Amino acid sequence: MKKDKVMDLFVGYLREKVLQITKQREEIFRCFLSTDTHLSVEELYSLVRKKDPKVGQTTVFRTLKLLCEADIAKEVDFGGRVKRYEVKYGHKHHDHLVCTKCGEFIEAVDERIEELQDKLCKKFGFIPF
Amino acid sequence: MKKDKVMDLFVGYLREKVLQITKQREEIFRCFLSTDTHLSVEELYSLVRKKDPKVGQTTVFRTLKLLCEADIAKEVDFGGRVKRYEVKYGHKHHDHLVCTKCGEFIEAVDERIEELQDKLCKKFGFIPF
DNA sequence: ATTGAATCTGAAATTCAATTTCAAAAAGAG
DNA sequence: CTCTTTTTGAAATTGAATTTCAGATTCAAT
Ligand SMILES: [Mn+2]
Ligand SMILES: [Mn+2]
Ligand SMILES: [Zn+2]
Ligand SMILES: [Zn+2]
Repeated sequence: MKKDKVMDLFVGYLREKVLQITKQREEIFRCFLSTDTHLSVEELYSLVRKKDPKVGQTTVFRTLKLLCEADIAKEVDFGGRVKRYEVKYGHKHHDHLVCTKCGEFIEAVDERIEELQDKLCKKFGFIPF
Repeated sequence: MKKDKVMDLFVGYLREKVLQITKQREEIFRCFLSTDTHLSVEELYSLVRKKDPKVGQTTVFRTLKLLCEADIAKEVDFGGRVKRYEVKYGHKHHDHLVCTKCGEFIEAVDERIEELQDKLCKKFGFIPF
C-alpha cells in the first residue's frame, strides 16, 4: 500500500525540521489521507474529532500547514473564502473547473494548455504552480 | 470620452432595476473608473472618502456589487482573502499571473490558451468566466 | 527516576474582510 | 405637506484564519 510511503515522507519532513511525531499529527495525517476529496479545515476537523474528540482545531490548521510544506497536501482555491486542501502526494497535477454559482467542480488537464501556460509563465518570469 | 458611455450604462442599469441615481453611487462610480488598477473595497473606500468623507463603507460594498451586475466592474481573485475589482467595461478579457509570495502580477492573454480553455469548458458543460 | 529546558497543544482571544441590522435620512408619489 | 418606499451608514455580527499563552508532553542530561 502507498500509505506507508507517504507516512515516511511526513516522518522524514518532521525529522528534517526537528519536529515531533505526535499522536495528534499522526491522527490528522491519517484522516486527511483517508479521503480523496477537497476538504476544508472544518471538514477535516470533524473527521479527526470522530477518532479523537480531544484534538483541537488549531492543531488541524497547523498540521495542514505542515502537510503542505511536506508536499503531501496542496491548498486549492475554489473561489470562496474557505481554503480547501487535497492530497498532493501520488496525484498528478490537475486543474479545477469550478461553477461560480453552485460550487460544483471537475478535475481536468489538457496537456496543450499546460504546455502553453508553462511557456507563458516562463515568458514573464513566473513559475507555474 | 468613454466615461459618458459607461455612465450611461450604469444609469441604464439602475433605471432597469428601478434603483435611484444617488450622489453616493455617482461618486463611487467616478472614483472607481478613475483608476486602472485592481482595487480592494478598502482602497476604493479611501479614494471615495477623499472626495466625500461622509460616504459609508457599506455603500461602497453595495455599489461595487451593482457595478459588477452592470458589467462595469469585475471581481478578480488574487488568492488572498481580500476581493479585488477591476474595470471591465472597455477592457478585453485577460488572465492574471500572480506571484503567490509577493502578490506581484501581470496581465496576459494567449489566444491559443483561451481557445483550448473554451473547448475544455464546453466539453464539461462549464461556461468560461 | 528526577530534573529542567524545549516543544507542542488547545481553549480562548483576536483579527479582519464581509455581511447584516436597523433607525434615520432622502427621495418619490399623491 | 403627508405618506410610503428606498437608500444610507454606524454599529453589530459573522466566520475563517491567526495569535496568544498557560498547561501538558517530550526529550536530554544527570
Ligand atoms: Mn495547470
Ligand atoms: Mn482566460
Ligand atoms: Zn483536485
Ligand atoms: Zn486585470
